[in-house]
Amino acid sequence: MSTEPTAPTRRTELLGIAAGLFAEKGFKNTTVRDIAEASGILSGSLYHHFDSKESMVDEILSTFQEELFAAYDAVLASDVDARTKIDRAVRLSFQAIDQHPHEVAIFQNDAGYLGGFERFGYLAERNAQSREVWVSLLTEGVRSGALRHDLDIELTYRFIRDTVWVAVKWYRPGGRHSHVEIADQYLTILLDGISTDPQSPSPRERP
Amino acid sequence: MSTEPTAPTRRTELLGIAAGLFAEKGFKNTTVRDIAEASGILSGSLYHHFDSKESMVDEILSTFQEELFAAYDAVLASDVDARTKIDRAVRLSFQAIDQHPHEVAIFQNDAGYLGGFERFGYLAERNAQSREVWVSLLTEGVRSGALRHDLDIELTYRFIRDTVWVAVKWYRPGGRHSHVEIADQYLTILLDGISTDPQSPSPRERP
DNA sequence: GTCTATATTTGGATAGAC
DNA sequence: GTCTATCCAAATATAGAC
Repeated sequence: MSTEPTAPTRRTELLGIAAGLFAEKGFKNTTVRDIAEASGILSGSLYHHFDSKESMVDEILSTFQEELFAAYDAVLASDVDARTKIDRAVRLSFQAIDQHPHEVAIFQNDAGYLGGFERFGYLAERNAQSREVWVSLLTEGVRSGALRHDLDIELTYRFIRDTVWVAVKWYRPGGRHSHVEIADQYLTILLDGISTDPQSPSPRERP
Repeated sequence: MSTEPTAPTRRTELLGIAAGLFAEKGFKNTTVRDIAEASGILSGSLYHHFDSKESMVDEILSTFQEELFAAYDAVLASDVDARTKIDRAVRLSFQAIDQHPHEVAIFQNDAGYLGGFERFGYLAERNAQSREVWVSLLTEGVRSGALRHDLDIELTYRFIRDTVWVAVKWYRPGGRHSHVEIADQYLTILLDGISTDPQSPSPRERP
């Protein structure tokens, strides 16, 4: 009994190809014929593996999210201070973009539309779960004094969530910057800002 | 000869309805029948006003972008320091989200797909233009000493661009926060960060 | 597991009456 | 400016042979 990455089955191989197309062109703009052609087979053959186009995205997204949220849970449960947890959660996210760019892109672009169907109700649940993770991290950060006391937690959560994931729009694995470098830069901006000068009327605390 | 806002023609009224649907569900997920129904007419009647569904988004996007970039140009040309220009450009963007949420959403969600067609080549041009605006502002900011000298300009540009526009996903005109408040919060985070503590190994300059 | 052939549905678009 | 009626293309999905 081993947990090593097994050789990709035909099924997972096809899912990977579909994910690439969904990510690139969007779910609705990708036809089953596109997927079949990219896989070197005909559209009818796809239905030997999957019920429908919908069930393909479904499997792509749910598999990815399971993995992702397990990782967040591990960060939340870890025994380090709030700032370190935030650091890790951010790095984890950029790492996810690096390792699963297609899945992240599909979620970013199509979750809004797909979420409208019962079948994809779990997308909204996962969204709520993500909010809980970040709000609790930020709240802990403010309480412990690591973060500015005047932060609007809700607003800051949205900024972080969106600004991290939106990087999937331009980040390319193997490109000029590694995901670690990007996380470094992002954390620097997020924590310290881009300015040399502290704001004149800033209510910033320095002990 | 007046430039006052004229009463909406039937044409602009229909475009507004279409924009709302495109923004909410995506261009491809919105059918001509959807637009017609929301307008209280039948699908065939739409073709009295427009050539095609494509020409509808085209008009929505190009009209908006013309207005937006005129505003950016005004900021660029204004006679103030770099930091103030950046401040104004950011505020301008949040204001655009406030005043044209549908147009911004459509651009965010569908520009990637639409940009693949010749007809929408101007989307890529506008993107390049936007990059020039921000890169020149940031470069000026670093040179003048207002911004940290170790900034990766290209990366910072992408962060700002994406993080500003992505707000359209959750911002609701007339909601809990005004676009001005959101711009305030965002600029504080962008310029000064969310941390109380300056980073230990941060190469931050303070004269 | 893939192909051939085809059923079925959906959606963009048109023509002409009112 | 809208409706009725309809065409046509595209796309999802199915059935059975190989």
